[in-house]
Amino acid sequence: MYDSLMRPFKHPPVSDFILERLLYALSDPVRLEIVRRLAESGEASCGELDGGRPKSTMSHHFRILRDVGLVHTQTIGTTHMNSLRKADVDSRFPGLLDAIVSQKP
Amino acid sequence: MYDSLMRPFKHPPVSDFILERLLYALSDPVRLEIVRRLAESGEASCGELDGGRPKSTMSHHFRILRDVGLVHTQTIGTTHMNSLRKADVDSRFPGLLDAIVSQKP
DNA sequence: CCCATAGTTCGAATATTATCGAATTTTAGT
DNA sequence: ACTAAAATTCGATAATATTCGAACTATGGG
Repeated sequence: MYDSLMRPFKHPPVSDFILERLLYALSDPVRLEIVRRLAESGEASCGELDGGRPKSTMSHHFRILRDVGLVHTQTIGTTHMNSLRKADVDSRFPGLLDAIVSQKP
Repeated sequence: MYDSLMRPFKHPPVSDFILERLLYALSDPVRLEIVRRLAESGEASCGELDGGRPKSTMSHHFRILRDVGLVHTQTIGTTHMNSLRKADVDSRFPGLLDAIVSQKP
């Protein structure tokens, strides 16, 4: 009764991570930007990362990032705090995240 | 009059490579498998890499891989020989290809 | 209790993609 | 020339995604 209240989001276990799905999630410019921002800032709410885009659009992208295992979301008050599951991704796919996020535009 | 006959394919210059588009190209299981096979075998014809799939389907996937700059195709006789543009990809996105291709399933 | 805030969910329109058969092209061999 | 081989292009279909407004949910503050 703690989890269901504090974490209404499904976060897949590391063993369920699928490389192709991570790559797909990162192939969208909006989502890649989200991941980049999270990589440098540590964590951020949904609202901090929309670039003027509608909330429903952002919610959609965050869900995809969560579903593939890239992002962890926790509810804090009325805001949803997002962070990169870097250690998890690194353990399953060593070096992948850095190799992608560190690339220059 | 050499290029147009021997290379009917458009291969984008390195400066046109776009990270998101590479990731997208690699997010398809069929295409990722193609790239993996090319990475280890060096080069292969289209026919060698279909897994019983129709040629038109494979042709579609090869075109996407070419369009984003991952694969180079040259005509040799009646066959099209494909190879990874590893050096080109590495020069634009250092470490990216290895970090993806080397991941275990 | 009411209200504002933050974000999700729903629904629908639009767009993109994957797949594959059929027809076409190109090249090589006879 | 004719034919076979290899692969592309075309066309259609089915599946999936993106986007966004509108309605909804949950939380915290006054």
